[in-house]
Amino acid sequence: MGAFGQRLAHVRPQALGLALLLADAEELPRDLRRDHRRARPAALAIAVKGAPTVVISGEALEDLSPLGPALNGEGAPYAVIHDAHRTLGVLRRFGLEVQRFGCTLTAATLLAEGADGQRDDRELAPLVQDHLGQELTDGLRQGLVPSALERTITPIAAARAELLVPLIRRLVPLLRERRLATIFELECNLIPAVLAMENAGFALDARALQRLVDAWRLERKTAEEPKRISRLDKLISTLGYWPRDYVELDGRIRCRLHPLATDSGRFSCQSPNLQQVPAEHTAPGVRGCFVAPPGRRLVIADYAQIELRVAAHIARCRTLRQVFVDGRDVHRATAAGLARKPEEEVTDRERKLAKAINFGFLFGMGARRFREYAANSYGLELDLRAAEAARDAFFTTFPGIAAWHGKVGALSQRARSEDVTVHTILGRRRRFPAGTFSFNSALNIPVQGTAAEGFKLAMIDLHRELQAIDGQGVLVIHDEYIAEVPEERAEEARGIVQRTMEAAMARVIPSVPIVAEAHIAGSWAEK
DNA sequence: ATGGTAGATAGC
DNA sequence: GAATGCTATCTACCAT
Repeated sequence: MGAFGQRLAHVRPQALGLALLLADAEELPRDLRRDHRRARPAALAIAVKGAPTVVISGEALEDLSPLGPALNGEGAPYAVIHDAHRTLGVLRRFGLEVQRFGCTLTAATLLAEGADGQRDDRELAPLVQDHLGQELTDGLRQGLVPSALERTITPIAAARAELLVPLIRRLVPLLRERRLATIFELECNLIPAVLAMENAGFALDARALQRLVDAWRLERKTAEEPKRISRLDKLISTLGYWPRDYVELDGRIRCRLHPLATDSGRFSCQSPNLQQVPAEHTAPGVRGCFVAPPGRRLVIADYAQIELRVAAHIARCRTLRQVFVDGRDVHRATAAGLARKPEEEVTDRERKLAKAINFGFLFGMGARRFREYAANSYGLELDLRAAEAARDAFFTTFPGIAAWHGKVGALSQRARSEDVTVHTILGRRRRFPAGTFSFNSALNIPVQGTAAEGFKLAMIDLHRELQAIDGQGVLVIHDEYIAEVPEERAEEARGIVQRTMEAAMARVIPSVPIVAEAHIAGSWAEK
């Protein structure tokens, strides 16, 4: 309990709420989750089966007494809501009774987001001054951009978070009972690392990005090839306004990271979505605009074939596991199985095909779909027979994977008439209500989710380890971690990042060796 | 004018 | 028996 209290001292209330929300995400309507994400800092939700649904917000931190009855299980589900109109609408749609709402943080949110002209509830502004004080209104007058404003709000509200400790105390036994305590604790521990990452932002050479955008606009005028035109349009429309709208006065770009918004446990990212910045092969130069400032370096790290390794563990596939235990090349191993020859004799083309096979068939892709996939992603033309042969070879090479597919496939019978739930290693759940089962999701979510959990454990450790050497994570992209570190300690940091990532994931995936690769760079584009 | 969705395309 | 999955954001389109 004391541990929770300490953590909460660092916690932005909306983030805490999301953690609570996640504790049983499967029980909460997806729309509501999305609404929280968009509206933050707005309402928070706690949903635990068998307990009342509680939605609270910053204001509730000042006055917890109304929560008593709800937490005691007396009375109706209780809600205190700030993002008045939209959140109320969502809650009512789901039949949640709303007994009270306030507007302190809503006002802050509205003003923060109003900077881009999206909001019109300006009459709430005076309340901000009453409740959040001079610091915030000064920030507004100085024309702070929205994300900076939000960071101004955060410490003020977080200072009151300790009041939530009694609430947590009641929640924990319920979480234990549902075997959600582990994942809950993980998400709570993660929050400071995520907040620090959001606050740090990524240094961006905005002028260089602007030059790229200008070049695309110029090319667009004379481009003829439809494919090229649509790509240019996409790039211009998504990246064109980043330099103006997202780069802050300190020359850094900041996104919102959401550890709790997805079914799988991966992060989502928005405003802007830095998790889909075009790679070099799509739009050369873009990642090169994401840089380390003078005196600093980037450490860029990612896990090697993490999904295959996690799948080997979950499926208990001995042959796939053995590939990694031996330190062999997994794509080469598949190619050898397909071509019926030793791994040393595999050609480049065979290995490329094997790579497509490994990623495609692992999560239940069919031969027909695989043809498209191989053609689009790898430039490999196959007829249906070849695709089927590839599929057979994959399952013959890794019989444990075939058995795992069989086991999951067997669930689909039962799933027609009853709920089916799949789990990650640490206990995150995805429930499929009767009739909604998806074979592919049931394969994918435990693997993707378990990988995400190992990565989140790593992020917690990385946050601490990097702090000690004046380093700071700046972005995560599913299996990739980017940190900014002092130039003179870059090599040391590289080792720390690599070892920390490997060790944390290994705690979740004990039966398969984990490999992370890390390098030092001046920009995101450097290999 | 605003709101919701489909499809395409970007990431992993 | 067959079945990749998880996202965000843009444009186009249709409905209110």
